[in-house]
Amino acid sequence: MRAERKEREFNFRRAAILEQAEKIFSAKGYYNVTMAEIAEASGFAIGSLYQFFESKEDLYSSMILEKFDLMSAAIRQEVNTAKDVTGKIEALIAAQLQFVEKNADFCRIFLRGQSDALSETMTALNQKIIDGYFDNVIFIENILKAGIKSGVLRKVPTRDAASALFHLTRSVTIEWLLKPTKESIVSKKDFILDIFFNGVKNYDQ
Amino acid sequence: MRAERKEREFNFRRAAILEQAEKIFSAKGYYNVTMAEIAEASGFAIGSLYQFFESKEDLYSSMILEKFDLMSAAIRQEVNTAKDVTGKIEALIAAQLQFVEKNADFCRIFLRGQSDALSETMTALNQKIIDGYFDNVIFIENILKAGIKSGVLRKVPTRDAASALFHLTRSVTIEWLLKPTKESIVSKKDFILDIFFNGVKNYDQ
DNA sequence: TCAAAATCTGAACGGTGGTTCATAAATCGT
DNA sequence: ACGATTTATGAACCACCGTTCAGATTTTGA
Repeated sequence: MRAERKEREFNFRRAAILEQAEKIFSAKGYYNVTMAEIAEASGFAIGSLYQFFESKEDLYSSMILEKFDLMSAAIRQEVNTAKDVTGKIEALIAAQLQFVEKNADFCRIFLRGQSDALSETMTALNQKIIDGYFDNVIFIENILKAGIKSGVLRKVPTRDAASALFHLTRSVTIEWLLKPTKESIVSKKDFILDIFFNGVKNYDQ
Repeated sequence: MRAERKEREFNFRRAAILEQAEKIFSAKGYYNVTMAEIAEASGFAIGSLYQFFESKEDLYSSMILEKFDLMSAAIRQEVNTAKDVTGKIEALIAAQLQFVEKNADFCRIFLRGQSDALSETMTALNQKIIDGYFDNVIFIENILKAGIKSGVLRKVPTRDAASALFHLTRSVTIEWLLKPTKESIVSKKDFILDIFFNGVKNYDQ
């Protein structure tokens, strides 16, 4: 067997483990999941998991970081294809919501991970999650800066506003994850845009 | 010794334990804290903790739920003293930010708890946290409904907008907890109000 | 086809930490 | 002041789980 095929096989099995692990971690949280569970769900013996991952923590970290990279890449690509600022913001929100819809389990884990990073000891994973969070906020901030420069947006504090937009989308996500409805979360895009651009005050009186 | 004084003493010690526990849970997260640590920090022996709480989980739940009630009460009282809708919203945000400033440790724990409730098995605590979350959003929603009725606010979906306002404040809180600055978080009130009422679009062009 | 190499297996190990309980100290009523 | 009752103590218990590793199984290359 050629080394190449062997590696493909290895990655295939590794991915299968991560896929099952994602479901289980999503449902029960890191500390309530045992290696035995992951092993059973993915059809391996406990010992075999250690062929693919150094430890439980490594398995968990790998799962999060690899998918986080996919998420970031997917979102940034969508944003970069849009031309103007408004289009970029629309693309950003749409891409985020689409990712949530397709990766609800991961998003549950990831939202938890971000909160964990607030209080837990700074592990390498927590540090990366925090870094990723700041990266995303800065990415949004740069879009807003361009919008202010071009006059589409008024002069608001960009850092705070970027964080606000980030969490506005997050609020819709959390509501949806708490009670998943049949209707697509993507349909909330217009609401987010409306609130973010226009606010709630009535100027028509 | 009269039973009354005995009870006062009991509650005093119990509160001292909770106070220490809050600090420790805030810094390390539920699963990384041992009963031995809490015992040492609060000056009791391990066994004594079980005089006051049935279990580690009970200690943790009590700490969260009791302070959550304090928080809700403090905020609602502030809001209720305000007269008009704008005043109520201002009071709401101000009260929330003030509470965060004075209870940073608790807020770290509580934010985590909300995220935990997203994925972890539905314990009684998680259920109450979710219920509390919905209560708060509905409380805000009712303010917004009154605002729309009176014409101060335009017709936006109240449930979504309430959630948005809730998370907007939350976003400021998270940013502040991640890198606590010397300046008071309360100073962010105006930013929140500005974004929520007016949005970011530039109409002056 | 066969032996060497790679991979898989799961019982056993060891550390951890929540909880218990026999004993000690403190407090109480008289 | 003193026995009774309540409260505090922390070593020991025990269940749990991440990890290991010696042996079984499968795969590999010839």
